[in-house]
Parts: sequence; C-alpha cells; structure tokens
Amino acid sequence: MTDRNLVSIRPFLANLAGLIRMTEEELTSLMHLVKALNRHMAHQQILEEGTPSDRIVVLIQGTACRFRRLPNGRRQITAFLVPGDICDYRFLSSGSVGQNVAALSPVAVARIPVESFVAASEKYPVFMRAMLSASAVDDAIMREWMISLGQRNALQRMAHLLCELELRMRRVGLAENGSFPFAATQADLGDALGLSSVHVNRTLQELRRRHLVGMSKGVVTLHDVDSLMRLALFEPRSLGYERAGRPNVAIQ
Amino acid sequence: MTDRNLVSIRPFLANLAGLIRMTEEELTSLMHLVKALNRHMAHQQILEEGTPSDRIVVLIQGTACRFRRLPNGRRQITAFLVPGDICDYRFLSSGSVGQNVAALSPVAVARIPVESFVAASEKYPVFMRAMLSASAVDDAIMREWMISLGQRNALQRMAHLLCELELRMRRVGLAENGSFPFAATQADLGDALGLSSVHVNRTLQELRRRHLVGMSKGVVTLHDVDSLMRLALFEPRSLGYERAGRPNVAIQ
DNA sequence: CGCAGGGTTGATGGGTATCAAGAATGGTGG
DNA sequence: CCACCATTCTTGATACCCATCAACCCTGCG
Repeated sequence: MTDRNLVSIRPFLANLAGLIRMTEEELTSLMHLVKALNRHMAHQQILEEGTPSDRIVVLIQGTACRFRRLPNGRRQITAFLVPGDICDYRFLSSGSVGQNVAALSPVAVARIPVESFVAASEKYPVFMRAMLSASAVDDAIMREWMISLGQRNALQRMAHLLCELELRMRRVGLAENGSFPFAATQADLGDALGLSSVHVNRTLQELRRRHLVGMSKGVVTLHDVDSLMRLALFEPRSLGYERAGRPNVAIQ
Repeated sequence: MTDRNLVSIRPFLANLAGLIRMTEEELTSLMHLVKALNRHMAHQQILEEGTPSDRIVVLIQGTACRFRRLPNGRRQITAFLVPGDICDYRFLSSGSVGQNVAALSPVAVARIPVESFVAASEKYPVFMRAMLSASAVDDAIMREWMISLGQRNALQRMAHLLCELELRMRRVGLAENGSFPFAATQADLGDALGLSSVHVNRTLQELRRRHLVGMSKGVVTLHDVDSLMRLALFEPRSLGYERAGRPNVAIQ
C-alpha cells in the first residue's frame, strides 16, 4: 500500500525511523503493515473517545488535533498532529480509543491493524520499541504544553508552539527554511494555548511586528528561529527526541 | 521484601491490580520483584531527568511530584505522585529517566530492576499490560491537567485537583470519607496549578468558606464531594481508570 | 529564644477575557 | 463571473481575574 492517490506514508516511516534506526528490510515490512488510506474533510472527526478500536491510526497528510470538551462547552486542544503522528496511543493498553481526534484541514490517515502490528513486532522487536519511543515523545510534548499553559505568557506560548511544530515538521521532511504548512484557525490556536481568539490575533500581530513569524494561507514561516526560541524559552531537548534514540534495555 | 520498617508496598499492588485483575500467584510474584526500599526526606530530589537508569521507581509512602524548571527559574509541577504511583515511565522506551521527581514529604520508594520486570512479564504478560495501563492512566491525568490549565479558573482548578487526588488515594486504600494525607505547600499547589501562592491561599479560603474543603496539617478533607465535582467540572471517567480495565487485545 | 518556612492580608497593576462590530476571505450557486 | 454567504480575521472598549509586591503573623524547631 504505497502512494495510492499520490499519498505517501513516508512521514510515518520517517517519524519512527527517526527514533530508532531501522534496516531497509524492517522499513519495507513496516510499510506493508499499512492496510488502508482514508481521507477526511476539514472539521470532520477522525476518532472518538471511548469507541472500540482494533487499529492504529496514523496521520499521513494534513493537520489534525486531539481535543476534549468540557460540560460547559469549552474545548481544549491537547495536541496538534502533523503527518507521521500516531493519532492515539491507547491501543497499547486497551481496545478502545483514548481521545477525540479531528481534522483541521483535509487529511489522509493510514490504518494499521493492531493485531498485525503486534505480530510483526514479534519478528521485528524494533517496531514495538519505536512505537513506545514515539509514545514517550508524545508525552514529552504534552508535558511541554502543560508548562506553557502554566508558566508562559501568551507571546511565549505562541512562540513555543511554533518552534515545536517547526521541529516536528522538519523531522518528517515537511519544513524548509523554517516554513511549513499548518492549518489551524486562530480560534483553534486559542483553544490549544488557553487564549481567546482575539488575543491570539493580537499575539500573532506582535510576532509579525517583531519580524519573527509570518503566517498566510495555511503556511507558517519562522523568520528568526533563534530569537523565537529565546523568546519562547524553547529547549529542543525537552521534546525528548534525542534520548528516545538510545538503545532500549526495557522491552526487547 | 515486605513490610520492612513497617512500610507496605500494598498501594503499589492495589494500583496495578486495580487496573487489571490478577491472581494471588501473580500478585505474589509481582511483590517479589521489589528489590529495595529507599527513604528520602522532604524536598529531596528522587529522580533527575536525563540520568541513566535501569530501575522502575515506585512511590510507596508520602507525597512526591514531577516537575520541570524553565530557564527563567519558574517551575511547573507536572504531576503529584501518591503511594502506588510509578515515578517515571520512560523505562518503557529508554534507559534514562524522563523527568525530575522530588519528595514533598518524607517518602519511601521501592525499586524494581527493569530487567527482572521484563523477564517476569514473559511469564506473566499481565504485568506489562498492567504497566501500560498505568501509563495510560498517567497520560489521561496529565491531559486533564492541561485542560485545567487551559480552560478552568483558579477555583475550578483547585477543586478538580482535589477531586482527582481523592479518587486516586481512594483507589489505593488511603482515603476515607473524603479525607486523605497530602503534603504540598501552597507554593507547590501554585506551581502545579499555574497560580501564585497568594492566589492559592485565597482560593483555598473560598473553598473553606463554601464548606467544600478542609485542609490542615497535611490532611485534606472534602466535605461535599458532589458539589466540589460540579464546581470542578470533574468527570471521573476522564481519568481513564475504567477503560483501562478492559481486556487488552494489543500486547498479549 | 530566635529563626526559618509557610500561611495570611492588603494594595496595585497588568495580562487577557469578553463583548461588539466591522473588514477580509473563501467557497458556492446562479 | 459575479453575488452571496459563512467563516475567519481584525479592531476598539471595558472589565476582571490573577500576579506581584510588601508586610505581618503563625508555627515548629533547634
């Protein structure tokens, strides 16, 4: 299952192979686990919390988010998903979906049966190790969001998010010169950063005024990554990518 | 290794067994994996991010927290740990510690060699499944903190935290009638909830004024859990305990 | 007794939310 | 191709939640 309708699962392979080195054979085998490619329109929900599921769902193309709604109607976006990301890791411990996932742009998602992934991991233990590493990175990013929400002001939060996204997009080969596609509205950004959409607007204006960031038509451009990182108190190591690459003694 | 110095690892067993049903034999075997009990004084750091490690560290007694420091000196507490909690799950994917953990009161921690845990999981797959479920619960709690930081005001955050702690303590048999030991200062609570210690103080006063909560000498008492839950927008299911109990098709 | 850490209180200001309205933008059907 | 509509973005005014600063109090403890 490769490149059907001109969609490539390469970001997914790049994501996992970026965490744990894999041989050509392993990469090929991993590729063949992908059983279907689905498309969703923007605003469509891809996964629903609590639903039974026997698949691993991977975002391949477009932008998506995880979110949760409160009884009072407010929404918190708990993660942005970029191509290569696993939508939900609950399959590691349960047969049901752990959180809501929605498309923010038209997206393509790949599906891998959990059963066949587990089976393949018997032959290639590197698969499960890579998956657990990816899950650990996911955790680290989540923790960094908590820190943003708790300790950074609006400008720093926005700057940090953009630095994070640029790094993640670059890892899967989708960012060039600090420029990458990203399809969240200012309201979405607000729900992610714990800000009102009005204040998101003013924050972005300030970043533009300082010649740090440009945003138009779903493409983000970081003009001065260094200054942005300093402003954001961004520490690339905190996303946990490099540590994840180390040999893993835990699960063989 | 049981009850040395009158310390029981029961909370740990209760925690895992509460996620996945285990037989007596399995529980006994799990108990015997614990190789050492250490004590730490309040304010002492138990784990340091990035350090190599080949152990699973479990809090057995007392209160601890995970935290991260920003370059500007601010600190975000990313989790409170109660007896039975695994301090850090990074061992699942890496040979190093994923985050800082510090004692908030005098604590006792148990140590399990990763190697022996993995070996035992070969014989009792339920161990690894329980560990992954525990990790998933940990994630769910983290997500709920993000939602608090992003969408709830000070009063709701505090109320939500207390509901969460009561539930977790009750699960391991350490809460009675809404009352449980908990040893964070108001400054600690502030660093967890993204509030200043001054505002934590005023928030607690308000909760006392409404006859919802009492706090003294390291013991928290929830006088009216229902009202508190309503105020907090607390949804017990969101912590992911019940779902984690389902039979797991993923890792056998 | 004196000290340090933690809790409490008041005053002031700032960072963001909220409300309201208008301006762009983009997609859709005639 | 244009008119229209919904969505998104933008701007201004106002209010409030909470941070910060600065004392002071209380308690436990060496």
